Amino acid sequence: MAEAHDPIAELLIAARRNQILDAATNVFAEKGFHRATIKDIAKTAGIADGTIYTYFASKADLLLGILNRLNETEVRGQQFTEGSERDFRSFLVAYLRHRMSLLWPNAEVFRAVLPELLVNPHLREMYYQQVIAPTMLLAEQYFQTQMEHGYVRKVDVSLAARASAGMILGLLVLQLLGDEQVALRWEELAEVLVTLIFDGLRPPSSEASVEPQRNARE
Amino acid sequence: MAEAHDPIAELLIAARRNQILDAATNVFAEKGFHRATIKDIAKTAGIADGTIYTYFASKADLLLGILNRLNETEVRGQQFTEGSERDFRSFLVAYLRHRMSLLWPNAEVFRAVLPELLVNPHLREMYYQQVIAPTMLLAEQYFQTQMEHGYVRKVDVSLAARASAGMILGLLVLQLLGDEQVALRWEELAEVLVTLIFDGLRPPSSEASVEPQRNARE
Amino acid sequence: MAEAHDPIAELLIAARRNQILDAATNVFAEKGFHRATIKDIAKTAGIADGTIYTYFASKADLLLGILNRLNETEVRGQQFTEGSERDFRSFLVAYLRHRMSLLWPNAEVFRAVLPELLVNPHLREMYYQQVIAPTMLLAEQYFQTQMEHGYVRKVDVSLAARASAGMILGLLVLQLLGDEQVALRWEELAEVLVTLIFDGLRPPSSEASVEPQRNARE
Amino acid sequence: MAEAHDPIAELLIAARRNQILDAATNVFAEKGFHRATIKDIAKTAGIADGTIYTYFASKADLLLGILNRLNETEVRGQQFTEGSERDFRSFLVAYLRHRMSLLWPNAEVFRAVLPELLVNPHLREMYYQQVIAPTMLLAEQYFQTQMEHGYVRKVDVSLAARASAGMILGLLVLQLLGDEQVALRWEELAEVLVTLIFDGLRPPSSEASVEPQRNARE
DNA sequence: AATGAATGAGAATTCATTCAT
DNA sequence: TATGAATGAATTCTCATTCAT
Repeated sequence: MAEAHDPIAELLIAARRNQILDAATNVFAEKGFHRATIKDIAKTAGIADGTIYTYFASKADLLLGILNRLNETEVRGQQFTEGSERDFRSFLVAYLRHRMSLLWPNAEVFRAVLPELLVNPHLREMYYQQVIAPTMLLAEQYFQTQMEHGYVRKVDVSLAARASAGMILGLLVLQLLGDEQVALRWEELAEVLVTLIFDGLRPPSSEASVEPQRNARE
Repeated sequence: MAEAHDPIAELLIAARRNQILDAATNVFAEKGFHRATIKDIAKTAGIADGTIYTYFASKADLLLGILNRLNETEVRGQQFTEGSERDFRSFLVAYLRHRMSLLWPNAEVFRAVLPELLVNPHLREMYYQQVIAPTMLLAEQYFQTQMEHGYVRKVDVSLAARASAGMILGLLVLQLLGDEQVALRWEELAEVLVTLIFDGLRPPSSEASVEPQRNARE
Repeated sequence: MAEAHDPIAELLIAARRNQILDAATNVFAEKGFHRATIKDIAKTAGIADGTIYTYFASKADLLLGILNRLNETEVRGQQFTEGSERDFRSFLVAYLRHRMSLLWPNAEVFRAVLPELLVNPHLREMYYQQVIAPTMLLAEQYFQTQMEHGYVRKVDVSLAARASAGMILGLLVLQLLGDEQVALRWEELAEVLVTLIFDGLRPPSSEASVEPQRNARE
Repeated sequence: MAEAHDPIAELLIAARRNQILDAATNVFAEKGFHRATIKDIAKTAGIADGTIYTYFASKADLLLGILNRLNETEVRGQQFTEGSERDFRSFLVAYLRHRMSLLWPNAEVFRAVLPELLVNPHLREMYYQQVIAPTMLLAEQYFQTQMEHGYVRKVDVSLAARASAGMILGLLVLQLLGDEQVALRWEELAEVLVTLIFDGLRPPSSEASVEPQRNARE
């Protein structure tokens, strides 16, 4: 299956694999995993059907390949750098914007893999263990630290992490379902999200009795 | 295709349709739309393959049927009743819990339809127009009203609505991807969500004392 | 299968059979035997699918039914009445016109049955024995008689009968294949046919002068 | 669908197509288009079911393929060469015998295609335009020329052409319907046909003596 | 007798995968 | 390695026929 120890050959192999995965991603996103045919993918990649099987064991293996490439990107982007309380809000905005800038252009990749992820237990488990669980852990730990420092309100970190991540995920799905606001205005979205989950919707004054507060954006 | 004007026959037809849709939902959820076969569905429903075609024009039509049944449930649940400022928070909690109580038990229905929704433009458009767009509109109007009454902070209603709905949707998807926290602790989730989006993560004291509100983005 | 000895019931049964055969003829002619469905035929006849099976054993039996009705018409029309030499030509014209007037309006019945006749050995055998063979025999005998009286040239009666009958059959098929001349001008056709097969294409003067008549095989 | 510009590959493709069409012709002729299954045809051709679809888009496309191969044979055979009056009769005999020698061995091909031709408007139209109409035109022109030279009696060329061609077609159909005379004695048939349509059935003496020639229509 | 829903065998077609070249 | 024709299992859908009402 096209392994090599010659470094030049290895490079060629990696390039060919990527070429095929690019094609597969596009075709899966456009037609869905099942309606996409190996012929489609081969044609898109500009190679013969059979050649795909030199680099991947099966059609399902293409999906794994896409998922694995995604992982690398994902994981690399997961540094929650420390942010002091003072600019925590700004950090959040920047962080969300950064995450979304990584995610949104890859939306179509999600369209390609999500359907199968939802329905294929093996793939799902793999993705959960390799991507979702670590992400949640990181987010939980971060919230925990912030909470301990008194930078954020007390809250169930496990659920808060899921709620926050879920919001991003949900917005992505909303976009994939055809929502144009989410698709077009994602740069503004970060700010709104922070207003929601950091400032809260409660009007600044209302808490007044409890605590004085004023407003985000207008 | 099994239409009738005799009311008794109509009842039988409706019952048979539901029987088939139930089976289809289960099988789609378990195997995904494409891996599910008509034979599977028929067997699950306890009828012959051909009988399905007396009630539905095609396999894809089954998906539409499921979607349409879902609509009815959805739409019926969409009343945002007024809530005064004083108990707005409680209203939110109750509302979210209600929505989730409707959604969570139907999670598997979403697993059945979401993959095709993501990948089938026709279905997607239909679902967007019939379910998502009206939901967003309602949410926007509600936020708008609340904002005008000063019950909530000023915020872009369109994006806020999407963020809120997206959070629910994202949590549902997270659950479908195998997250057990979201699946098991959904009753607590409502409270956490409200803490996040109504109270905000910002600690009660911080806003007033620590820094005079500068507004985000310029 | 709807037999009865009560004469009134028998009449009803015959009527219902004819109603169904009419419908079947139309639908077979329009769609061909195989593309025609029992549902089509039932709908055309204005009855329920199942009812057809009260009167006919199977779909193929409908074809037999059509063929049998056709036989009756055919056979009844087969009287070759004597015609003296003097008006033999006129007789031929009248006879051909008569045959065609019976056949042409039933062209669509032929479209319904001919395809199956060509391809179904059982049906074909039955039709040959019951319709074609007797027709040929009659024609042969007639030619024979005419020949013996010296009213027509000496010719192989068997082949001449086939050639004559084949001409009619061929013209019918030509019409069914879409030829509009044959369809529209069939009343003139009889005259032309007689000019061809009775007078011959040879110009009137040529035969006498050019060559003494040798007879066609014996 | 198996196109190639490499001439060797092209040869292989043409051979495979012919192999499949041969099988299809046999199976269609034996069972009729609808009762013939792709499995039958594949088995007869000695290949796998799916392979047929590498060369033909559908079962109906096989019929088109058969028809097109037929066209080539047909068209090639259509030369009406000039024949002087003296040997016009001989020419006719030779020509008819030639036509029949082309047609009769292909009778089973007609059994394969005629049923669908009769019942499938699209196919029928195509066949009429590509085969029947040109044939009729040629025959008409030929008759016209002969008439102008005084070699044949005055007659409506359009209908005469149809009658002549119809005679051949009808005899072919008669053979397909099981007539053995037509099948076995086709070499004698040519002579009889010419006796009929050139000499005419009218006994040699009768025309001159009994009545002055009235001409058929003008 | 009439109905028409239910049945399930059967057919066309698709497409992942193999393998000879 | 690359190719793409060949394979045949698997799937959707159709429809003649049955039978309970």
